[in-house]
Amino acid sequence: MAQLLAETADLLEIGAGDPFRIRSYRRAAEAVETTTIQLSTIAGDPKKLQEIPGIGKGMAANIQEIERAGTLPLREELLLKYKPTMLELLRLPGMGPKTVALLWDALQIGSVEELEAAIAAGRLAGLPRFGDKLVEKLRKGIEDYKQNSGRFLIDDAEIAAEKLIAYLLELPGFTTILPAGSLRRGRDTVGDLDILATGPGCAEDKVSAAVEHAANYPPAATMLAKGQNKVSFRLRSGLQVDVRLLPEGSYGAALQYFTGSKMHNVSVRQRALKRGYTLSEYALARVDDGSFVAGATEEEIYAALGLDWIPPELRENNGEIEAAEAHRLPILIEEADIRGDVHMHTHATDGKNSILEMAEAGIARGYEYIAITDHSKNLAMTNGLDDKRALEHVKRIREVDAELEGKIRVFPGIEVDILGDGALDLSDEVLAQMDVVIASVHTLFNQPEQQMTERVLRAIENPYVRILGHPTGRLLLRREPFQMDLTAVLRRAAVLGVAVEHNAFPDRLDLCDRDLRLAKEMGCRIAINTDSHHTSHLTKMRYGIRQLRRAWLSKQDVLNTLPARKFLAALRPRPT
DNA sequence: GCCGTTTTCGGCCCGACTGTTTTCAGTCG
Repeated sequence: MAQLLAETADLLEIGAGDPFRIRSYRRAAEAVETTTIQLSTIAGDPKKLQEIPGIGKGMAANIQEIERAGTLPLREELLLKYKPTMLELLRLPGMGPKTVALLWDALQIGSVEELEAAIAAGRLAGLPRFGDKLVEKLRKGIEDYKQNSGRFLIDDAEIAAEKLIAYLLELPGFTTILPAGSLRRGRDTVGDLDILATGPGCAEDKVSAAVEHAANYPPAATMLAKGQNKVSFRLRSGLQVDVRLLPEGSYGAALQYFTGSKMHNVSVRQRALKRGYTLSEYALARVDDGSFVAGATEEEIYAALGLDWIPPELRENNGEIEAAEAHRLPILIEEADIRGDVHMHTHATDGKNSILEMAEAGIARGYEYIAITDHSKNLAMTNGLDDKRALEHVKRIREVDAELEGKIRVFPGIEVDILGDGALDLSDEVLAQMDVVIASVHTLFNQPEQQMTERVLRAIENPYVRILGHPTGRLLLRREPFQMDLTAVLRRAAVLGVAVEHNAFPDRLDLCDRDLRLAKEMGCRIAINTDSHHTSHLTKMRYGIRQLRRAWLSKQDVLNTLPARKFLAALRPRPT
């Protein structure tokens, strides 16, 4: 529902519709996405629908129509005028609704493929605003887009996996059901979903009932294959799902095989051969007589090969096999190690909840502390705080902190913007009142490399800056490659004692295990934060933790595993 | 298209930056 509303907003924007009407559709999409109310249960009641902020008379009717017909008349109407593939064009960096409309009007370009061809043929020359730089930017954007299209963000895949597993478990007879593949390895994106199930109900004489059950999964949109012990289908989102039902004796071998990665498996199999074994998805067996050695669990397979069990996140053939042999695998950080989340927003700026609500969400997660770090004034769109409002906000945060004494600590903080000359947009006097000052690179993303590096380096020289915000990775979609001399910045941050933030939002993860390893090498202290704009966003921490695990990080490498008092003491000391 | 109210319609988050211009449109957060 949210997607249909958001797409309608995009199409209206390409058609240069009323910007306020467009915003209404965006707001409604957001409201539908974040509401905790099960919309299908109140879809028949327009009054109830209109109680949701952002949903009025018109949107209530739209929601009812989507619920009834699965689509939206306005969207259908717009799609007669514009092609659905134009929505993909909007995902390219530097591409907005005006440019999409221009390409369509002038050259009938309505898809990424058509744009690619037009660039190759030099057909864009002469179009207003299309100089060499913009064309090159789009060319690179297309290259990037093609690498990631057809893949799904890990959180979407995980939610789909959890729902499917809950459904499968309704049939008795399963003992273990796990996702394998890149989801289990904690990659940023997954191509398809591999679900592996076992238990007495998967034994040879009983498996057909389990196959039927899996094939009857209601959200399955297209059935692709139904075999003896495997069911494949595609969900409405386009995500392909393979469910494999395995006898208990070979479950570990299958899990190992389907978890991958390919390179890891090649190495493990070579190692098996050297020892006179052969490893397949069914079992580890002797080469000479084919007799069974191991297969029920991954642990027994790795052990038979002289290896400690290797966490899936490390299975990339990056030295994990050698480390497992030497019993030197790191003890990876876990979600339970995190004691605080020190980057979040409230409705003072662009967050959706109050200070108290965010704090209560922190308590519910068992945190010992959080920091409220709303935006500063430069981010005008979010109603960012100026000096005066920032001080008032600090006062309110301290009041909530006092109110919740004994339950959680609430630190006052700010996510402060770096201006064009490397200065910060709030005064030092105000920053001095904050426990957590995050200087964020988020508005510098589109700048030339050297300029961006200089600005960030200058910004962290400000003695009140304690955390550098968002320097690792980059947004997965609609984002140019990261343009900053990260090595230079991390080296300076380490010297200054400025902690480096890793952002735990799933759509912001890409290549950041590489960046995180670099940060560790440089001696940086790392904090992992969700940048939550809603109480529900606090759960996103799990995806960031996976990222840290992929970078081989332990609890000791991460700052916010410390208890509250030690955490503050571990931050860069403030000038007295 | 939503909201709040003045109950009938006006207001709705805005500033920096880039690449193209030669004064600004478009994108971004």
